[in-house]
Amino acid sequence: MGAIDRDDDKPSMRGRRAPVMSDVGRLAGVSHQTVSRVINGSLHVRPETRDRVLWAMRELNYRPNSVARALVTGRSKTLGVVTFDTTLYGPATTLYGVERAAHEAGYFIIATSLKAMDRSSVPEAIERLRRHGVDGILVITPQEQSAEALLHAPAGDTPLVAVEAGPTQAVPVVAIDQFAGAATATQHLLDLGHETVWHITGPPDFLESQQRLRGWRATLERAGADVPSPLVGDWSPRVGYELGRRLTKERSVTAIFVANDQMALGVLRAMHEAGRKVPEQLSVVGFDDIPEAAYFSPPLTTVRQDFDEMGSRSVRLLLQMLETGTPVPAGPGVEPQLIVRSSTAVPPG
Amino acid sequence: MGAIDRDDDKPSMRGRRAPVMSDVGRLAGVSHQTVSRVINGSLHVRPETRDRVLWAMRELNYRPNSVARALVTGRSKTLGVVTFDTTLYGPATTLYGVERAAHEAGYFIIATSLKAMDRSSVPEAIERLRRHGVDGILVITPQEQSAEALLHAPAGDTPLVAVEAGPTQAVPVVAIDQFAGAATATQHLLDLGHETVWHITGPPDFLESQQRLRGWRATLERAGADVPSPLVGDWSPRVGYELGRRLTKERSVTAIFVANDQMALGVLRAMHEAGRKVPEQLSVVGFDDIPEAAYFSPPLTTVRQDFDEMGSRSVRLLLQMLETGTPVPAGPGVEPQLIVRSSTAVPPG
DNA sequence: CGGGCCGCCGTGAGCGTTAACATCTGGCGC
DNA sequence: GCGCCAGATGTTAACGCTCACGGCGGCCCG
Repeated sequence: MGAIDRDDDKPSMRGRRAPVMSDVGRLAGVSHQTVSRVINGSLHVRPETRDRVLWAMRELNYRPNSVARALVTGRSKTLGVVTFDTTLYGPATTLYGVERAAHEAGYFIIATSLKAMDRSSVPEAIERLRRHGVDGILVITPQEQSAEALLHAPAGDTPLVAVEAGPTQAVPVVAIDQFAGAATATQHLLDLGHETVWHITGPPDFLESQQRLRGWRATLERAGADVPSPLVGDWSPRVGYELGRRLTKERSVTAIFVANDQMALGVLRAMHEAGRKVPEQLSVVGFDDIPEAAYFSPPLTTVRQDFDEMGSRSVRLLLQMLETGTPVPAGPGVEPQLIVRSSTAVPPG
Repeated sequence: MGAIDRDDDKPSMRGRRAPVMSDVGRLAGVSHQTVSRVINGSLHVRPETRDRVLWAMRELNYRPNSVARALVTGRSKTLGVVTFDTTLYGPATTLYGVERAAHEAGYFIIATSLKAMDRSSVPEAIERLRRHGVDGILVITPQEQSAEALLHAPAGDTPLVAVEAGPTQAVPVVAIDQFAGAATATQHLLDLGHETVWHITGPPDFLESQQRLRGWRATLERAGADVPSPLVGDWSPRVGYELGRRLTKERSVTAIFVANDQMALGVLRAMHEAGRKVPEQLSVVGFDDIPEAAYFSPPLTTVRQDFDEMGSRSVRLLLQMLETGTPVPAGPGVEPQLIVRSSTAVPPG
């Protein structure tokens, strides 16, 4: 205890080298194999032997070496995740959900984020992960080109599932039904009595942007409403603000469906500055339901995505593929949910 | 090529089993050790031999097994990170910075997030990580008890650095100077002419909360200003809103320093509802500078934290400890920066 | 009372790599 | 022309674990 060196309260571990199974076995008076058995919970070991082994493990402060185990079993109990920018709300929350689900199942998560979103970086990341010995790979690929890149990825024998989007026919994909979300949002505005709904999109190369755009357009067309030309954004509040200012000049716009909450915030700001009252003169609905959305001025009507559910679903799917050894068909998309707050109302006049 | 089985365009790899070093060696007409040498860039191998080996590797689609390598070398090129909620802006951004820095240095990141913040979960996570064979551990511990838990953690021989806060004397800590940030924010308000400034804190058990509180209080005292009793929050916009409503009734308050931007958003909302104009009647400053802050109504004056810098600094420190094998003293804290926008102004009257 | 089975445990091999050493060339100096 | 050094390669032994055995008791059953 009162020694200078910090860790070793057990005098028995002065000999620097970390104890291994045979050390434990020797102390317990059994073979290394029996130690392995108690660690892996084999039933064929006498309780009193087990106790002696357990005692020896504590005594020596033994830690199983999972690298050695991984070498012989061929599985590392590690899942690789490749993501884009984990600073964004969506990816961050998804990653969190993935981590929790994996942890639940006794797996670790190796996260790699891509700096560039070019064609080669996704296969590159996958390759790196495979080399490192992960048991399966999750790819969170909102972008079109990176989703396509999955097709040219070194598939090999490592199971892989795409998380937010991807080429459905080639790899299993679990995703949120963006089309439905956009349709719901648009329909909500239409139901309130708006003649039509304008749209600010996300970056064109994001699959989510494309699907939300389609959902919006389809809903308008079905209702026989005009389809104004969409303004293309980039997820950032800055551009939302700029595009919002642009729309400020169009006196005819009474409703805007914005592809995410952050841009919606920018729009709100622009309207506020221009003296256009939301929702009295103009309705706005966002997408994502970030935690801040309820406290915008006014509180934002938006479409909530259950990233958590998506994360855990994709882990479950991957684990299933791991166990069965075969590609498993992905289930249906996760349904988004419209959250009505105070940024939408009946049109003026 | 036109075969049914998906991956093997090379006929030479029909025999299912993944190729190993000796397979490559055999094909190249050398020993497995020579293959190892070209992989590890040894200089003592003839260029033409190297080329033959490289060719054989490509031919067989050979992938080095880093698990086996880790077993023999004792290093896995993997760093463990334990974090709290990676959904929050700060931790998420820090994690991102850590990941980038690690990647840069050729390391992988295993992320584990804690569900509960009790005393045992941090040591538990550290233990899990060690067992898994990580080379070093980064602990992002904003909470007091988890920072304390570091002291009782199974230190062992795995290098460890605490990231946002922690017991400085026991483990190296790299952190942002919260005290200075709070002081700057408070002083800014004082300089504008406010008699005093109120404070909404973060959760009391967060070290950041405590340090920001101290920075605020010290600045007020140095200036000889009254020190109103602080309102305790929890980082969420919801509680910021509630606390903001409370302050609405105190007609004397002209300036509030809020411990983070999300709560500041809630405060802004409360003020807006109560008809109190920001910044004309009341100034607000936040902390963090989240991307949305510039688009609040009004755009928020806040204190920017360079999470990225902190992340990469801590990785550098950890790597240094790894190489030298000794604890390295941490450098000075990262300086936060005041970003003045439109939520602060001279007091009314 | 003997044979077989089962519960408990030990032995040996092998996972794919690197490290340490042994071996074999060829070129150079005397 | 011999020996020697150094550069290029091969051989062997770990690393710490699990897997597939095989052995050895004791119990039950015929």
